[in-house]
Formats: sequence, structure tokens, C-alpha cells
Amino acid sequence: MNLGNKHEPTTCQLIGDVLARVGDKWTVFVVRLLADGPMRFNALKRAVDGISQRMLTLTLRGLERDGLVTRTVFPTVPPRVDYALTDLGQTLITMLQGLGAWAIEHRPTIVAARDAYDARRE
Amino acid sequence: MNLGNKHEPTTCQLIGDVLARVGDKWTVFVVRLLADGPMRFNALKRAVDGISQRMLTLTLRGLERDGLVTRTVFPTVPPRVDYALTDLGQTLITMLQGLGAWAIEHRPTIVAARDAYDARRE
DNA sequence: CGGTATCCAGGAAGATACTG
DNA sequence: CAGTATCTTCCTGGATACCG
Repeated sequence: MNLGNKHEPTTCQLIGDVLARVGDKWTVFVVRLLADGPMRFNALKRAVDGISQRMLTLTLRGLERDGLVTRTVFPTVPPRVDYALTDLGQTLITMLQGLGAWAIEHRPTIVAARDAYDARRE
Repeated sequence: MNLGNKHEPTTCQLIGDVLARVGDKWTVFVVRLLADGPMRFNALKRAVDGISQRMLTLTLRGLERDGLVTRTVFPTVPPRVDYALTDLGQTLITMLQGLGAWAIEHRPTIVAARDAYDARRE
């Protein structure tokens, strides 16, 4: 960890923070789903293929903590909990679209470079 | 958007790939430094505070493999190896600037949300 | 239904030592 | 100088079981 002695974080470190938040295994999927509207816990669990209950909980807690997602409990029986993006969370969508566009545009190049590299080393 | 198709990668998964590449602990720092021009191995090591030789090597190999960075060996004594961004690597810079702008703009909000959350749970 | 609590395996990353 | 090799430690995430 390199938070040095400077009092102001560098842009690099800020980017690092964002990526630490958004760059984990599941966050993008969850945020993307919530972009279309609020969802219940098990709806998310079903929609995000392969996620464990534990990881969904952790992901949602992290997003909630950073003010990107709200958690609303309806005290019914059986209980119901809705998750929804906050305004701040919505702004994330735009950024993710940027990432998505870049990914779509350059993926063929990257795959080709990867294959070439692997062939060279094989 | 449709997420059900399992045969072609969804945008979400593409974004996930990008984040897996760029979202690790050191990549952003290295790319940011190379944005200003080529650098030698030890220059990078000195500039990226706290990185181990091992992790710098791994980071650079990964970037090289994906065609984001070139590795040029000068067969001098002592040896000299320059790393530089490729054109593809340059396009990453723009994206990182987007992330940086988002981070700078919303960081206060996130920190506040985090503090509020922690206070609530404390 | 919507979680927690607990255990465990596997990979990521640090420290250190050695090499062309 | 620019790495590789090895060891170890730490953390992430999966599986499972249980609770309000």
C-alpha cells in the first residue's frame, strides 16, 4: 500500500479506489441489473448467474455503504427487500457504458494480441 | 438489455474483462506513467511507490500480452529495456481520464456516504 | 425470503535470494 | 539492470448450515 505522506490523494489513487469498488467480480453485473429498476434480493441472485448468496450480500453491502445503492425493507411476511440505484449509482452507469464501448471496440485487437503473444511463447 | 444469451459474451462480461485487466492493484499506475513516454524497468519500479519487482514484472507482462504495452530490449551492457504504450494502450488513457473525472467529482459524496453508513452501524 | 456464521481451498501478492 | 525462482502469508470467494 502506498498512500505515502502526501495529504492529497493523486488522481491515480482515486482511480484505483474507483476500480477497487467497481472492479471486483460481481459489482458490474449487479449495477447493470439495477439500472433497469429496483430488484429484490433473490431476483438479483437468480439473474446474476453463478453468484453465491454470500457474495451477493457482500456486493450489495459495499454498494450501499458507498451510497450507490439503497436498501429498502418492507416489513411484510415473508419479508421483502428491494435494492435500487441512487442518483450517484446512476452516474456510474454512464461510466460503465464508456468501459463497455471501449471493450467492444478493442476486444478483437486484444484477443489477437493475446493469441500472438501466447503463440510466440508456446 | 438482454442478459440471457450465454453463447456470446454480454456487454457485462466484456466490461468485466476490461476491469479484470485494468482493475488490479498496479496497472493504472504503470499505464499512467507510460502515458508520458517510454520508461525503463527500474525507472518504473522507483516511480510506482511500493511495488515489488515481481509485481511490476507480472503487470508489464500482462499489459504486453494484451497488446497495450511494448517491450524493447537494447542489447547493451548493462542491459536496457524500455516499456511504452502501444496505440491501443493510448486509447486506455482516455478511459482512465473518464474514471478519474468521475472519481474526483463524486469522491466527497462517497466518503460522506461511507462515514454515514459506518456511523449508523458503529 | 433474506440474510449470518463458519470453514476451507486456491490464488494473489510480499519478501528474499539468485542469475544472465 | 532486469529479471526469475521460491517460499509464505493474506485475502477472496465458494460451500454449507443455520436464524428471524
